[in-house]
Amino acid sequence: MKRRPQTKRTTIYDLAELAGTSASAVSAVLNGNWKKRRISAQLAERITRLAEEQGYALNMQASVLRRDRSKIIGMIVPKYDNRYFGSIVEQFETMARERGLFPIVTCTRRDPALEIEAARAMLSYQVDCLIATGATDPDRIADICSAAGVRAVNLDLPGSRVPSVISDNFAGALELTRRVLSNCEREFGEKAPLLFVGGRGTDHNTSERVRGFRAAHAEAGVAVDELLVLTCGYAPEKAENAIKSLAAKVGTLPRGMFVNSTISLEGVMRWIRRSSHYPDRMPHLGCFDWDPFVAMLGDHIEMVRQDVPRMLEAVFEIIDSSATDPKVIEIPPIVEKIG
Amino acid sequence: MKRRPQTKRTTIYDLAELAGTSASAVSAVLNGNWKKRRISAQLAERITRLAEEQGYALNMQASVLRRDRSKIIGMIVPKYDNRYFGSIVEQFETMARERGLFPIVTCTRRDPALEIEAARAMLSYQVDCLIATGATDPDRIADICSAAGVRAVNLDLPGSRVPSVISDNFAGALELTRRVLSNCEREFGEKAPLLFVGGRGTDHNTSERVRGFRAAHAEAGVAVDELLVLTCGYAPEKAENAIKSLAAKVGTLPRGMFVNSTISLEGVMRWIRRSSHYPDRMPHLGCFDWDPFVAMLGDHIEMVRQDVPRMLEAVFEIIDSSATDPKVIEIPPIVEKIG
DNA sequence: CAATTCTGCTTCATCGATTGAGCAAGCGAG
DNA sequence: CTCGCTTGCTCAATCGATGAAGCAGAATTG
Repeated sequence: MKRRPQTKRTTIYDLAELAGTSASAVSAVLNGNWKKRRISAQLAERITRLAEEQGYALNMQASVLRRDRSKIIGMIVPKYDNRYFGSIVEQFETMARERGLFPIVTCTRRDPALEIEAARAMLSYQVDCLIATGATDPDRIADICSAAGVRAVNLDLPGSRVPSVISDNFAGALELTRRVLSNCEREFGEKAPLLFVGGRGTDHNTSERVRGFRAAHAEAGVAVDELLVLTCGYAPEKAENAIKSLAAKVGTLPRGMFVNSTISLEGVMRWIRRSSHYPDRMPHLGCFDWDPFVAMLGDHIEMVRQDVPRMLEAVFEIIDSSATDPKVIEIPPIVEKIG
Repeated sequence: MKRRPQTKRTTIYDLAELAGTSASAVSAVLNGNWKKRRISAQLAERITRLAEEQGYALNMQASVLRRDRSKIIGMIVPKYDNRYFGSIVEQFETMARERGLFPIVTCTRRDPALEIEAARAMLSYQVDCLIATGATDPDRIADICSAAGVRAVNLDLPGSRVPSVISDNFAGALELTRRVLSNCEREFGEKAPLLFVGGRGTDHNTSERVRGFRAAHAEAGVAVDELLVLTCGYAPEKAENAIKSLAAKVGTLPRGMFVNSTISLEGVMRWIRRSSHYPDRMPHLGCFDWDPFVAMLGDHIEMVRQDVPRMLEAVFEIIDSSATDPKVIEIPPIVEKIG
């Protein structure tokens, strides 16, 4: 096993030799505590200049191995195919860097096995803290982290072992459903139950949104038709198939829908355009998620936008304060359009 | 500075003590080359079982420090706010994992300084290879990598120092422009020059797309109006402002546009809907990029979808074959709708 | 039966950075 | 001139994993 032949990397020992000093002086200078270590400003400057000239780059592996904290912060995220998770990741990286942490993010494609594997990999890389975003089994991840003495936080979907930051799904869904119900009533002159499409029936967010959906119906004095709650998964094909087979079964679909994510909306829209179920007028839609192009699709769509900046502020507040109690923080989402 | 108090992590030394053997035996067993190191199957099994029971996790920092290859592969990416980069990252992670590599991805928000900082950070983490996606200065990154003896590959935007994989922007733009020109001619009965909006005039992709745009005009015998080539940057606001001030200047805008990315399209669409420039009929649009909801916006939009799977196959082919010559591989994009 | 080979381990140096402990020179006080 | 303090460094152990080299004891060979 040979070293990379091309260019052996410059180490603090090389710099020490060049500067005619010791490696420990170099180390002290390069990580800024040379005052504490009583290195003269002269030597400090010489070493700094040399490091610059030689293009020295710290070997994090060696540094992390020696220190107690790695300053690496991990995040796992289900998908990169929508604005919500995309902005979570961007915001996360920005805020991590502001705190002098190195963010590493990985996408698990909603695959439970990959989620666990990814969490283990992050622990191997000695992350100080792991954020599980939209995880299918947050508690499993929390357990793995806790066994390694690593802090964990849940985002988007809550768990019961560590703190969680999620949207106020009930309130968001309540308001969204209200608007779609009233849009339908305004246009079609009658109160009628809506269709709910998308999401996993077992996940907390979906069940809270269904609860909001029901509450808005109750408020309006409209009975929810249980056949019309399709928690079929998030994927576009699943939403499309669910709605297709429902249409085959019941004949006529409602003039209003609650769609649980832009991803599911993709399938719903596809079906609406392919089938000739709504030849005259588009149904009124409410989408629990936000996308700029969906907003342009027409006036018949209302959206709820999750407040990503506030959610991540809450996440970092937990991290900064070292809170570990498994409380759930709910951030109100933003209802985009004015009905 | 104290160690994490809670749970000190299990190391190979702990396992060695528990198994009554040496750390090197444990190491040999756990990384699978115990046959080569002549460890008995019996001991191997005992160690494996113990590791399982104790929830042992390899310390990658220590392991990487000792080995010559880190098996970490880095990628920098400009943004997570569109399907193109999102699918690049997902595909990259999947393919990296298939090869037993650990992917680390970071987003630089089109900030040149952050790009360099991110590249340096990745080198500190001893990546074996760095993929610079849509970098503003790929050659700078390649130089930094080369100084550290690390391989680099450019994706989406080409450089001159290391291999690059990009879309065939000229061909894609040519075909897209042809379609929009012919859509306009069909509807409005006259050949007229289109508007080009979005992208940086200095980047290779944009200039190739402008070249394709011009070639299609030439082919159709239509003169390109130089005032109508707005390479104003990618951001929605920039596209919106550019088009707004152009409208103020020239009065009437063309009935067809070539929009250079979905991100710029966001601004263009916003302007179209806010201004009353096209009260009767929407202009025909061609977008060099793909998004499912844009596709639903109407028949007046044509899209070119970059072939992400083939692009990443090409990237990994370069990596697997250790090619280093700075050739540019152009992957034909897919023209989505049939005009 | 001695010489050699094979088996199944252990020992120890090493990767690069960090940090507590320690050492020598200089300087001021007594 | 000596004692003690400060200044400005160096030394060496350490983090955890890896693998070349080496070393007993058993098995095989001539």
